[in-house]
Amino acid sequence: MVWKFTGDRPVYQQIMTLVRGAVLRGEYRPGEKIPSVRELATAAKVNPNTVQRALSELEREGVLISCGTMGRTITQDETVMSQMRQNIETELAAQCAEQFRNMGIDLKQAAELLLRMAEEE
Amino acid sequence: MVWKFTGDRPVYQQIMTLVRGAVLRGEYRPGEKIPSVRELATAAKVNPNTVQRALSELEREGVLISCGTMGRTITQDETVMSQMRQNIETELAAQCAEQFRNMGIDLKQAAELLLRMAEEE
Amino acid sequence: MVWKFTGDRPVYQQIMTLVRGAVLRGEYRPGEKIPSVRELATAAKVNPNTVQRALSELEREGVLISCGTMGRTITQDETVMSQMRQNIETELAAQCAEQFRNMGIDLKQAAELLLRMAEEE
Amino acid sequence: MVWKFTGDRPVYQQIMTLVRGAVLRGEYRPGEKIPSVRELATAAKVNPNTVQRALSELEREGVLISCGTMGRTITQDETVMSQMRQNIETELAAQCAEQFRNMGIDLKQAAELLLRMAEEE
DNA sequence: GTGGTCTAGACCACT
DNA sequence: GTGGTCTAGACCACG
Repeated sequence: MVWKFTGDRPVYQQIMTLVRGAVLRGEYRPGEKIPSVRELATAAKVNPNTVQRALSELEREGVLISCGTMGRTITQDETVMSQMRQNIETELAAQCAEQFRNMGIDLKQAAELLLRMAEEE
Repeated sequence: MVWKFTGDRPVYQQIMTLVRGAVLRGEYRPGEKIPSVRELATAAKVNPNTVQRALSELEREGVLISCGTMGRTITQDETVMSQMRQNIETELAAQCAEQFRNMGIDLKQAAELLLRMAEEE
Repeated sequence: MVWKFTGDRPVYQQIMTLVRGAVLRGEYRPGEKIPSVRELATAAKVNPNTVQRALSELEREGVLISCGTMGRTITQDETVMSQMRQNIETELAAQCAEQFRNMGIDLKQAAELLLRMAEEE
Repeated sequence: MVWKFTGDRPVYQQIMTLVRGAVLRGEYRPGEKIPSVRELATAAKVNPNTVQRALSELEREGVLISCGTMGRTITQDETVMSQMRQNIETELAAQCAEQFRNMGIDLKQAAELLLRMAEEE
């Protein structure tokens, strides 16, 4: 996991994105325990409160499950997971689409570019 | 044109991107005069020197042509234009691809998402 | 019996309330012996002196009868019992009434809510 | 508005309850602006961050509407308001019911006590 | 050791 | 002046 932040969005939101990514990539698996607030804060060189807020929000979303004093685990609820995956897909796609449009690039052409990159791998 | 900057990259580079976008979108047309450094600086609420640097770099790339004391115009050189277009395409595609991969999303699926968005328009 | 205390009132008063509740619910019956100060203190994870004070006060009220070295029993005096019952009823009702009023809820409506809950049981 | 807190629940939750109460009592009216975070914090002798959290949560519930840098107002959405009113009614009723039951008092009798208090007013 | 809450004080963007 | 975010450091309850 790469901990690097930009100044254009709240850090706690960027942490949320990073964690969601780790889950979707399968780096953190459903039912698995994630590192403690303090560990993450140390790794990210960020105040524990900031991590705390990020994880609380993810809990509210149902992505993380609080085990009280036993830490937090990734949800095993398939509904929540696919919901999140879908949200992120559309959100990301919309972001990219806007960037392409801003550069006057047709979305069909953009899609082809991505396909070509997919084949090159 | 929307002038808004984030703190994670030098402002002059962000201005370059904005101008390139305006050219590619056809907002600025080949051979056309672009606003003066001062006008742009005022509009962007930025120090004129910053705009100056951005435009100089674009000149070096051949995108802008200096007309001495008569301001700057967009190049009419097709080679330069298509070069820039291609650079931006691949750069943007690479960026998006990385984001999708970070979220564990297959590039082929990402391409489909963009296609779907293209059709919805 | 659930032993849990809040920080907003003296613990000995909270113990008194708990004991009174146990009597009124019929958990402790008139004439019956109640557990020793030490037993209660252990169960409640509280200093024996605190329990001692609570029980002394209840003795003063006539709810508990000291049997000297033989422990304490619940009073069999019907007058005392009904007196206590009535005190608690009005006190509790007043407390609830204030809360409802604080939330802008009419007492008649509140009474109906309680009735509905009574029927649901 | 009386600002007094007990140690048995988070202060920010108690603030939420107080604000909700003020709304339901009609002390704050729909569409009306509420005092700023800093004003409330001063009045309640509490850290601004604590008030901030309470108001943010109420915003999330839809009770408060953020007007950006123009402060916050009470929602005018009837649905949200009646929803909140109902939640509080049932919650409060449940709390009272438990207390009465703990004291071995029948809920029907409790309802009568409240009715009597209603008539006395 | 865990999460959760609170305080104190700072900085930012917006208008 | 407003809300929003972040840091630093402290305390608590729970096992």
